[in-house]
Amino acid sequence: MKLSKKSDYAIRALIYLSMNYQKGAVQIKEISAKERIPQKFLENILLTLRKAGVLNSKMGLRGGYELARSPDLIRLGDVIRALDGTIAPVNCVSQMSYEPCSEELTCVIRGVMMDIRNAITDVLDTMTFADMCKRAKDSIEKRENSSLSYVI
Amino acid sequence: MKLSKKSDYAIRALIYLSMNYQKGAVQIKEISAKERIPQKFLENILLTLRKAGVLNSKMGLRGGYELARSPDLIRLGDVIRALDGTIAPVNCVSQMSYEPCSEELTCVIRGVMMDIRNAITDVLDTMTFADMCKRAKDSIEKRENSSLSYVI
DNA sequence: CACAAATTCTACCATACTGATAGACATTCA
DNA sequence: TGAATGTCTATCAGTATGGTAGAATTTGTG
Repeated sequence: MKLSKKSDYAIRALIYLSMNYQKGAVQIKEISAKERIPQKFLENILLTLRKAGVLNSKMGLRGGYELARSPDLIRLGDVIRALDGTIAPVNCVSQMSYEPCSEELTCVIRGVMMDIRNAITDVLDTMTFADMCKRAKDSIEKRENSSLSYVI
Repeated sequence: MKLSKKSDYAIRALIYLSMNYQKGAVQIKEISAKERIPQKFLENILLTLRKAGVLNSKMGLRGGYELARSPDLIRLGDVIRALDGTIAPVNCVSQMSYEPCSEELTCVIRGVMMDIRNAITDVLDTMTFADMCKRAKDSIEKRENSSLSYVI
């Protein structure tokens, strides 16, 4: 039940890209440096997000990545599903990779896990990157005199 | 974000033991056979649960396992924590294995993950094995004429 | 055209975790 | 004493995680 590094990095990268929405393509190198994410690893992550339709990319000189749509239309759940796969704790309650359990009629565990899945997806599919950006900005404003550099 | 086989088996075993609460020690062999759980694997699981204080054991002839306390005092969360470790999606929101994240002041992800942890533990720490037993019995009563044998 | 800058793709690697098995050891009771 | 039971340690195959390397492809610009 742990958020993978992949998802963690993806979220940070997407917050960064949300902050730079509609300012043109941003290069992997820049995100990697600013967010301190291993560059080659980040490459894989952004590629996955592009294939999931969350990002658009431009190859070649002056290429880079940008959000495929406005930050308020990208849900946290979209990202975690793309990178970590299904969210549900057991497959028999998964919307993404559903498969009936062998004792479906009497599976008590199923019922509880359904509750948990709903609780998790409730949070993940309500929270957008616009929300997360706002949270980030708020938390920066709160500490005017801090010496820390800008970090998500 | 997937329930491990360990926890899955543990839950089934504990429901079985809850059904037999105060009827004396039940042997691994019996649970393993009735719930179709690999015996040697189940041994490890029950041992862990005993060390976590959920079960009592008796060695030797006529030995076995039984609940350390009444089923309504054993929460689902106790079990999953014992077997899968911490429940929180990131350590900086974990009660069990808390460690501050390097950018704590401004960590936006932290806030969201805290919401998720609370949502999960809400379900897990409310649900007891007495509840789960009741659910199981209800679901059995519903299908009077089914040919399926008793299975959790 | 040629080159540099960027993404894309394929492959690889070390480590840890998962699910499971094996066998020796300790304890209890008849 | 010996059979039945839990306890402990070790091992193992398979898979996931986190990360790296390098060649191939695309694109803008001089």
